[in-house]
Amino acid sequence: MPKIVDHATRREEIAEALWRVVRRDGIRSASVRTIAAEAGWSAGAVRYYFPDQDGLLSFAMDLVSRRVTERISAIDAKGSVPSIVLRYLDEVLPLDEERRAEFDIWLAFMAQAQAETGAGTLHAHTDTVHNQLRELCASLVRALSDAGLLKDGLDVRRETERLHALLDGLALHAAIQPERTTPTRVRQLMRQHVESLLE
Amino acid sequence: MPKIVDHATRREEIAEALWRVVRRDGIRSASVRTIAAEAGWSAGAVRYYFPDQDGLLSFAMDLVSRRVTERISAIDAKGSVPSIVLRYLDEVLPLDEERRAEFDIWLAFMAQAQAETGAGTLHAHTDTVHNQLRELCASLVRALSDAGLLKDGLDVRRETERLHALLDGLALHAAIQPERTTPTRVRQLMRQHVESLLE
DNA sequence: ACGAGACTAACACAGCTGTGCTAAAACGGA
DNA sequence: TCCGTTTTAGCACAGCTGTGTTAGTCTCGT
Repeated sequence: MPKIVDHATRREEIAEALWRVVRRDGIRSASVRTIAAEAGWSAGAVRYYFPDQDGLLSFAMDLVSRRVTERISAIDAKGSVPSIVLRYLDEVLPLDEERRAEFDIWLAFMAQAQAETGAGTLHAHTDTVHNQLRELCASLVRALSDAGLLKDGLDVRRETERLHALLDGLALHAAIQPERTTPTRVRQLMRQHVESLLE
Repeated sequence: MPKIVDHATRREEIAEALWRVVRRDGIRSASVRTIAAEAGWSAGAVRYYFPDQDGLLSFAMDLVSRRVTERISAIDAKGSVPSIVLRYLDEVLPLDEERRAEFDIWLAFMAQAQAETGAGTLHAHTDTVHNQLRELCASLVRALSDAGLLKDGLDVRRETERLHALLDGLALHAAIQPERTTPTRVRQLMRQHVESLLE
C-alpha cells in the first residue's frame, strides 16, 4: 500500500494557501501555480488534489463556512441569556487578526459568487452561510424572547432581521476601517443594541 | 486639428464596460481585451485612454463613488424630516436592478481593495465612500435631533454608527438574497428602525 | 523484497495576460 | 487641398493561465 497522507487534511492545507494568496494579492492572483508556490508544493501536486481550479475555489469557500460553523458550535451556552447572546455575536464578528483575514477572504468569495449569479456553485455557499447566520440571529432573539427579556411590542422576526443586518454591517465596518471601527467600539455597539431590545 | 472626442466621456464609457464585465464574470475576467471587446473597441483604443490597467481599475472604482455622490446630491430635501431621511436611505440602498448591479461591482472593488491593504489606491476609494456614507448617516441623525424628534436618551454618535451599520448590512442582504430581502421588506425595516428612534 | 497503489513532479500545449511599439486612419483648421 | 495632431488598430514579446499527460518516486502490506 502507498504512503498514507490524510487526503482531507491536505486539501485543507491547500485551501488555506489559497486563502493567504487571496488575502494578500486578491482573488485575481489565485492561480494554480501561485497557490502551489504558497503551499510549498508543485503545481502538479495541487492538481492531484483538485483536478480543476473551480473545485479548489469552491472547496476553499466552503471551508471558510465550515470553520465558522465549528467555532459557533464550540461556544458553550452558559451564563445569563444576554451574555450568551453577546458571546455568540462576538465570535462571528471579525475582531481579531485571524477572523479579519477570514472575513476579507469571505468578502472576495462573495463578490466572485455574485458574478456567477444563480447557476454558480459559489453562490450556494454564500446562501448557506447567510442562512446560517440568519438562523443564529433568530435563535438569539428567540432566546431573549423565551426568557421573557424582550421589550414589549418588539417583533421577533423583525428584530432578527435587524440584528442580522447590524451584524453584517458592523462586520464590514470592522474589516474595512479597523482603526476607526475598533473591536472595543464594535462590542460596545453590539452590547448597546442588545440592551435596547431588553425590557 | 484632429478629430475631437470627449476624453472624459470616453473614459467613462470604457469604465462602464469594465463594470459590465465585472458584474457578469467577476473581477478575475476584467482584462484589457475583454473590456475592449465589451466596449466595442480594440485593445489599443482602450490602452490609449488608460495606459495601464491599474489606472483603469482605479478610475472605474472612483466613477462608482462619483455616481453615488451625484445621486445623493440630486435629492431635494423637502417634506417632513423623517420622510427626507427615508428618501436619502432609499437612494443609497440597492433596491432596483441598476443599483443592485452597482453594488455588486462595488463589492468586487472592495474585496480587491482589501487585498492591497494600506498602500493601494483602491483602498482610498473605499475609505472615501465609506466616510461619505457615514457622514450622510450623521447628518440624517443630526437632522432628526435638530428637529427635536430624537427619542430622549439616544446618543447621536451611537445612533449614527448603528444606522450606518444597518444600512450597509441591509444593502448587502438586498444584494445577496434579493428574493428574500425584497425592496419592500428593506424599506419597511428601514422605516421601522427610523421610527424606533423617534420620540 | 517486492510490487501495487498513492502520490509527486515535470513537461507540453493552446490560449490569454499586460505592456511597448508602430503604422495608419480620421479629422479640423489653414 | 493638405498639413498636423489626435485617435485607432494591430503587431510583437515575454510571461502567465488552466488543463492533459506521462514518467517517475515513495510507502507499506504481503
